Amino acid sequence: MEEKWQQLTDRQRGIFHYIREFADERGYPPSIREIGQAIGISSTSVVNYNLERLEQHGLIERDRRQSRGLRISEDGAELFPADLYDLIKIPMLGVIVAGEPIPVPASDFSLMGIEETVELTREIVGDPKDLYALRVKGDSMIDALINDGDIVIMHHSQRVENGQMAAIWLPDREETTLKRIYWEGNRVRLQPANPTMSPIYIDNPAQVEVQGKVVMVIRKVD
Amino acid sequence: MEEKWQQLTDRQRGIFHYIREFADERGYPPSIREIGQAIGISSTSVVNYNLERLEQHGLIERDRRQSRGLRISEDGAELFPADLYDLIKIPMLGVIVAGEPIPVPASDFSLMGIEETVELTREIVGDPKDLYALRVKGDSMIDALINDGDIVIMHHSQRVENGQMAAIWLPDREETTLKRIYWEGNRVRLQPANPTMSPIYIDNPAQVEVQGKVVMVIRKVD
DNA sequence: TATTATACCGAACATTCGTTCTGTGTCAAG
DNA sequence: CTTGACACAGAACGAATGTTCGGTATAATA
Repeated sequence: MEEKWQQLTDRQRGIFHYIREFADERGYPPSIREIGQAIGISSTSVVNYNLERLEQHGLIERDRRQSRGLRISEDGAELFPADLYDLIKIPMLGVIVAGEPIPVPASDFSLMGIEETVELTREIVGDPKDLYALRVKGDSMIDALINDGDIVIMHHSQRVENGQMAAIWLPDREETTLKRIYWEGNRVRLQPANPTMSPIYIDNPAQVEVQGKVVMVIRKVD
Repeated sequence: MEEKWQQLTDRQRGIFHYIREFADERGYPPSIREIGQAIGISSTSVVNYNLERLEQHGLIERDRRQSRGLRISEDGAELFPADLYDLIKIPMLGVIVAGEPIPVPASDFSLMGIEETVELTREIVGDPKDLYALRVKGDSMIDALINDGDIVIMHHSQRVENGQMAAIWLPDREETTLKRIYWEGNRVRLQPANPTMSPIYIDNPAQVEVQGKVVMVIRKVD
């Protein structure tokens, strides 16, 4: 999808963005002349020409001979989903098991090639940047109040502030845990979310690998 | 909001629905003549007249002198949110505490007068009918893997199938719990979600009041 | 060099579209 | 009975809109 975007001229990109913003604000698409005036094109035929290009690339769809017979296609909408809707697609990158390291998200994070996603609203997710989802497998994280089958929304960040819940890989134990982490001088305290359980103390901070921050836990019952 | 809907004529309701469906399908609003043809009105002025009524009631907004200068207003969109978007508004009806009964959802369930809502996608919520949300207060439900501050999505249903997780009010203990419920002959087994914990047995089924079915648990961390 | 594809301009044209105006019929209030 | 508000019909008008056509400039290609 992104290759298509690269092939466009600046004008075509501008027109595409203008259509999106116009339709978002006003509830209906712009006319050819409105596009021309906004982009700075005097001739309606040139706008029409570029709209045909956008249509050929599959970014928009047109109903000819209908005024404002224009819409952003599904492909076009997915190019910048956060702008248009309040819906965030979070890629489901795999499962999280106690005995295995957490799959590291790809750096470019382009949603390409990922079949499964979790859609949440921006309202409850907040900033959607660098988020990914993992499905919990096994009962080993009950001390974090997380059960088999739960979905954990993670934020891919190396630094975790004191007291935040993080996914932690302990190399010497070969174990992944979800715990609140506290840096206490030269030792690390890993506090279970369950207040009735006791913390773990790691004396060598090098033995703690933070894999990401836990942002949300979702459990579907039945 | 609903009163306004009652005040409309059948034609105006039909026009409103037609605009919604047309815009949803085609990506742009219908023209006056298209509306007329669909509803069965020969005169454009009559369509225009009814559009003015819809505008006066705040269900649509218009940009005069612009072709297809029409949009469903926010009020209008909220009248049938499930049709248009994949977004479900779930009313937050209150808090759930161990020592108090669960607030009973209003029977008409019209979202009116409820300030706070949780918005989720239909994808993860499924059928949005009779759903409501409660905020968990206190640590008393840790045995259900539910923590202070979690949000529980409930389904308002009297009957709960065997093995489903439900919110249960125990009159003799004056206590609310979230447990999987099993009807075993003439006694009831309440099984904590935490598999390491033991079930509770209630010998008198009349001592069990099912308040609703737990559909989902959401935990926002930090 | 000639050719082709791409991107663009300006103007003319036909259609679509919203508006306006003159009426008609109904029904409840005065 | 008259009046006025409401819902509607048909026709005409002008503005908004999409389409088409002839023409220009540039760059890559044969």
